[in-house]
Order: sequence, then C-alpha cells, then structure tokens
Amino acid sequence: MRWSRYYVPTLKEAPADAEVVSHKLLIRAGMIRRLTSGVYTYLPLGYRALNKVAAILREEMDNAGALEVHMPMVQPADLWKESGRWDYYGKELLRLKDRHDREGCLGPTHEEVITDLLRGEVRSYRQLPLNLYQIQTKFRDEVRPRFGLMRGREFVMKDGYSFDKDEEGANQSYKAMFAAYTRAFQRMGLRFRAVEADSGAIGGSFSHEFMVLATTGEDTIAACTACDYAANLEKAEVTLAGEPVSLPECPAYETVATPETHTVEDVCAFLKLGPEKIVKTLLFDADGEPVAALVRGDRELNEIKLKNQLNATVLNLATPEQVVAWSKAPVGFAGPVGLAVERIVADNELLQGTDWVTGANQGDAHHVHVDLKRDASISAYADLRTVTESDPCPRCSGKLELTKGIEVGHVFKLGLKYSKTMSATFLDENGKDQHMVMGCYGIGVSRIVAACIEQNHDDAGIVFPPPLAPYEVLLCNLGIKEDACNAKADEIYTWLNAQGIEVLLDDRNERPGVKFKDADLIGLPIQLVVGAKALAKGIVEAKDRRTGERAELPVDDFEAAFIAWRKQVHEGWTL
RNA sequence: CGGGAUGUGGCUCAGUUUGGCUAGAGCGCAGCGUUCGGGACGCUGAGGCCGGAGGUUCGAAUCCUCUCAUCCCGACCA
Repeated sequence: MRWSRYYVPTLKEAPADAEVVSHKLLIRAGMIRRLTSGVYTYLPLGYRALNKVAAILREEMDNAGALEVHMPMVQPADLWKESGRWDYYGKELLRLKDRHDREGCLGPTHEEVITDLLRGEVRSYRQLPLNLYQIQTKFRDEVRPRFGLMRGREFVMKDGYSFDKDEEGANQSYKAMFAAYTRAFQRMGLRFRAVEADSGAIGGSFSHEFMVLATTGEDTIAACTACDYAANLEKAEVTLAGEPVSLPECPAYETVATPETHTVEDVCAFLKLGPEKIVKTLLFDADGEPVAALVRGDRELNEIKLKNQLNATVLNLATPEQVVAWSKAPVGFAGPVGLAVERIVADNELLQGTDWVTGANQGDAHHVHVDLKRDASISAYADLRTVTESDPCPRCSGKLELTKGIEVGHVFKLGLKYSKTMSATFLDENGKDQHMVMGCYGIGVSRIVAACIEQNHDDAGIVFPPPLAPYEVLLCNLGIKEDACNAKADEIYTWLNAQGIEVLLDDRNERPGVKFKDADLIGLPIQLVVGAKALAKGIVEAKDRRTGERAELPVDDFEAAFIAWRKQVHEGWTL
C-alpha cells in the first residue's frame, strides 16, 4: 500500500478525553475515531490490526475443530426470558422494541441464540460434539465505558460454544479451547496468564480468564510465585492456616458505650484495639432478603464470594434505611449478637479467634468479649474475604503476588445451565433424552488490540508485535523528488509485495522529520529508509522499531541482507 | 445510579470571575515561494449561529433556568 493513496490521519496531540495510552495512541495513529460514548469506527490501519487478531483466532479455532458461523445481533426477548436472563442481565442489556411492539435486545453474548439453534437441529448423540464460533460485534450498555477500545459498549468478540453428549466430552472441549486460546495468545506475542475466574453473569461451573499483563489493567490477579496457581482476585481462594485445636476461654460479653464510632477505625481508636480484634458486620439485600456477612475488621469482604455462597441472583449492600430497619440501629453498629436476620454467614477466619468486638445493634454501643459460637447464631462459615499478598497460595502454600491484568479471554464450562432452562436435548445411545453439556468461550478481539498497545509502546508511539501489525514493514522514501530514490523504493516495494511481506510505502511529499515521527507513531515492526545520501553510499537503512537498533543493508545484496535482518527482528520478539 | 468537571473552527486550548469594538492563538487544512535525514519558515486564505432551548439586559461565549453531550472518581460489569 502506498501511504499517499491510503488514509492514516495521524495527530500530534491526543484528544483531551483519552486517558490511557492505548486510547491515545490508537487515535493519534489514525486507527480509530469515536462516534459516541464507547462506540468507535475503525479506520483502515486500525481495522487491519483488528483483522490480524481475528485471522489468528480463526486459524486456531479452525485447527481446534470449531466451525465458524454468524449469528444475529438483534435477538428476541422471548429467548432471554426463557433462559431467565431477561431479568438477570440488567441494564447492560440494551433492550428495544420493533414496529409491532415486540421486545428484543442487542446481543451482548449468544448463549440463548446458539442453544435455540441447536436444540432444533440436534436430535442424536451422533451429531455431537459440536463447537461453533463467530467473530461478531457485541453490544453491552456498560454503565461506564472508558479507555477507548478497552471497555467499549460496542466491541468485536470471538465467541464460541461447545455442545457435548456428556461431562467427559465437555471437559475435553474445554481443554481443547483452553489450549487453542493459549496458542493464539502466544502467537500474538502477548505476555499473558491464564487464571481461575468467577463465571459471573454467563453462569456455569468453572472458568478461566486469560489476562494480558499490564499495569493499566482493570483486574487484579493473584498469582503464586512457587507453583502455577493464578486466579482473579475476585475468585482467589483463602485457605486457613489450620484451625486451632482450642481457643482461649472468653469471658461473658458485655456492652460498652462507643459514642460516634461509625467505622472500624473509629472503634479501634476509641477502644484502643487493632482492627483484627473486631468483627465487621455487613448487611446485604440478597434477592430481597436481609443477609448479614461477617469478616474481620482488617479484611475486605469479597462480594462475589458472598453471592456465590448465598446462591443469590441479585446481591446489593443494604441501603442505610435497610440497615436501620434490620439492625434496629444506625449504620455502623450492626452486630451478630441478637441480630434479627435469618442468615448470618461468617468468614472462615473468624473460626480461628474469639473474644471479639462487635456492633451491639444499638446506637453508640458495641459488645466486647463476644464468642461467636456461644453468643450468635451463625448459619454458615465460608471463604468470604478477598485474599491479600500476606495470604499463602491455596495450592502449595507458596507466596502470592498481586498483579494487574486486562481480561482478553474467558473460557467457561457451562454444564447444563442453558440446556436445562432451554430444553436442549438429544437422544443418547439408549434412546433416552439427555441434556447437552455446554461450554462457552469468549475473546475480546478489539480489546486485544488495545491490550497489545498497553503492553507494547514507548514514548514515540506504538510498538506492534509482528503478528498483529497492520503491515510488517514501513518503507520510507525520503527522496520522492529524486529518480534514484523513487526507483529504488519502488523496486523494494515491489519485491516485498512479491515476497508476501506486507509493506506500507511512505511516498508522501513530506519532510523527513514528519515521516520519521509518523513511522514511530504507527509502530510497524520494521522500518526501511531509502534516502539519497545513503543510496549514494550504496545502502538502505533498516530500523527495528522495538529496540531502535539500526542496520545498513547493502543495495547490492539487499534481498539477502533484508531477510537476515528481518529474521533477527522476529527473533527478538520471541525471546 | 451517586460525586466532580467540561462543552468556543478538524485537534489542543485562551477569553467567562468583573456582560461592551469585527471571538482569539498554536497545530492541522488550501494556495504560492523558500526549505528538505527526526513533527521547517514566510506570505495569502478557508473554516466558528461560542453544545441546544428559553430568559435577564440597550447589549450575552460571559449572568439565570432548563436540557443535551462528553470525561473523571465511585458503585456495577465478559
């Protein structure tokens, strides 16, 4: 492609609304433009990068035996009501009505549609397993879209769904997808990690997320430094260091006045105690029912864990009004002793201590010397708190490290969740009806482009890894008014194209400085410079965008010299 | 949905506090000339109902009310 006939509107300055580096660079490099909040147009260069990602995914999916389909973006409400997600999915689901007043939505994901399709098609176990995928635009009406392509409302996703006749088959499908994802991300040249994850709104029994490691990530990963355990912070397990055999005797509890102590810090300061002596009581509205959750004062409750423990559909922290109604006390004074709430769940860690300080369910008062077993009725103990770096690895007791990551892929084992609610069955070998065992697999295609840039950039601009670069080579002709330069640039351009090496020829009538700045900004891995001075010396200059390393390739033996140089650049990326 | 902020040429922003000539700058864009190895320079020019509606006033980018949009923080979320 010749730049003079291409469209790469680069900018010197980034728009004021761009916050993260990938967003700024995507806009400055002329790859995307914003239409409205969380919705972007891909310009030619950006679209090529997007398609690079898509092409690798297609190859890996096809190699893994998945079949590409394309499903509708507009979906009828009936299907979502059938699966139960019409109510569950919430405002993220963009709902709409057609001219006949029929309800529908824009597809944020396609479990309903694919299940509906296959329950009508698949009659026999002989037709299974099936694994279908698509690369398609999704719409999720995010509360707060941000960071450009990292968290858009409209985005491109690769979503795949597997259907198996039994658990074993489903596990195999899951493993195959896990392996395919791993290969795909490796091929893209991304530094990533697969971590255990919560299955969230998609539902299902277990799942892994693929995280690109970058400081700007919105997710936190807890990874073991000794073994290969890694999990999303919202999922990472806390293991007890061993339950003590006997706890010291705890004196009878008493009520003490603690005026104006609304927070754990207040209480600590007032009673001159550390927060680890306090039991924090948090009230939640779980599907309309009050629930109390207890964690140590210095710990953070993990709402995902609580939600899973309660098996709740909708879980919200109680409003101040609800707190007052349920605890009969102002906010900050709820406690488990005598609390008129049916379900009180406590973090496992509370089994390891006694003689606690808790709220007294009356204003300006706390209980001291509380023994939970003796003084409160706890309905269950469970792992409810968020891990910290001081917790041991739940697998090997090694040290955990917290790092930031960008979620670019997610594999779920769904099991029978959708096949049951939507009656997707087939006849097995014995002629009996069985539910299909499902899995689903998503990759944020457009998010990968952003994540790739977050991970690969410098002060001058993007540094594309070769597999995702819109073109591999930027061929810069500095002497467009000199025949020798034009001839040499054209010759190299033609040769590269003939070799199947994708090249963008900068043949614009611009000053060298402008061309160099643009070249670095758009970040193609290899830069070749044809200039009059160098040409007179019989050389063409080459630059490795990543390292900044330059080489002088002799005109006489250009082809061989280039091939060798290129190999070196590529090898630099795989090390 | 709570809290905070911003809307002025394609982009970055002044001007708004204290209302007053024809609304400015830099970048970008068009033309001409000089330049030509790391975002050149000169001259000329195009481009703005100052987010929108209503109001106050002799007079509104500037003050008031409403509204729309966008961004940031939080809650939420593959």
